[in-house]
Amino acid sequence: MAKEILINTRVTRQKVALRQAFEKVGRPLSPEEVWEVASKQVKGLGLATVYRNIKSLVEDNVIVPVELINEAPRYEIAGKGHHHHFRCNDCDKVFELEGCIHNVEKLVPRGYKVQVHHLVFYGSCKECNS
Amino acid sequence: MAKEILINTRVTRQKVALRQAFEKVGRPLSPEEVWEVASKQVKGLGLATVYRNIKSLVEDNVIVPVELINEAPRYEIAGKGHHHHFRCNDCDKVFELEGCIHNVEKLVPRGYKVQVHHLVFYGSCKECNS
DNA sequence: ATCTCTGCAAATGTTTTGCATCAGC
DNA sequence: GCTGATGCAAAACATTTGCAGAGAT
Repeated sequence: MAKEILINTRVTRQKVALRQAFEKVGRPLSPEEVWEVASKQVKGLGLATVYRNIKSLVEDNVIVPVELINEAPRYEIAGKGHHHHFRCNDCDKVFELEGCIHNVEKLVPRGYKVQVHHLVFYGSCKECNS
Repeated sequence: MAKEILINTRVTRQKVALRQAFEKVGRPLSPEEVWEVASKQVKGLGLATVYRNIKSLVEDNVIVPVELINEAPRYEIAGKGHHHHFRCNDCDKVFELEGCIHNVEKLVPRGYKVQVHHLVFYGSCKECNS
């Protein structure tokens, strides 16, 4: 059953500031990182509020968690279409890759229902490599 | 001698039990999960010991961390060859998938040197799905 | 006997929650 | 004015660390 009930949500300064922080910086940010950025706009912004709004923004699909291993969680603005990432082990930058592979889901046995998949490459980027 | 500094390590019941737990269960386990399994063999096993030994087993390349997004880490026995994972969003268990796709690396632009890649599927497993 | 490893408890770091108050609608 | 959202502090978790004593060699 999909939820049909409309839940009232309010547009608050802090939520706006957080969204803008993600948009402005343009790279995946940890909760504490957005907090620092958004705090410049909203004085006295509470960390708890950041966590609450991150959760809410993820549910609303405004931001998405980034698929990095064994690192503090990071989020980025959603709506960029299906894509994956390349992470440089030398300079620690994360790059977006376009497109995806056909038939990836063939790896999954019968009976398992796939909702999403994530693919990350780790290695050396163009600059660090040369 | 390759090793200049010889570090004494002892074969303890708890370390053996932990390794056997990973081998026996055969799917990625969180620290708490291994702890539950290994505790049956070693009564009174401390969680701190589990963490310490996980770290040591990772260094010895006996187990490897599994690539999950923004979650508590899980580990599995190393040396199984290249494979990927399926994570059930209902029961939170992680399963191993066999094989990989050809040409995955075609997604990566020229100039980038790939060392490894990780692919995870999220969805509903056979049991939760039926 | 030596010295590492263990279990416990306390410490740390991160995320969540309870509650009185503030502020969007 | 309702009532959801906020800020603060405390709570809840997950992981690490200090220490005295147990156990592997």
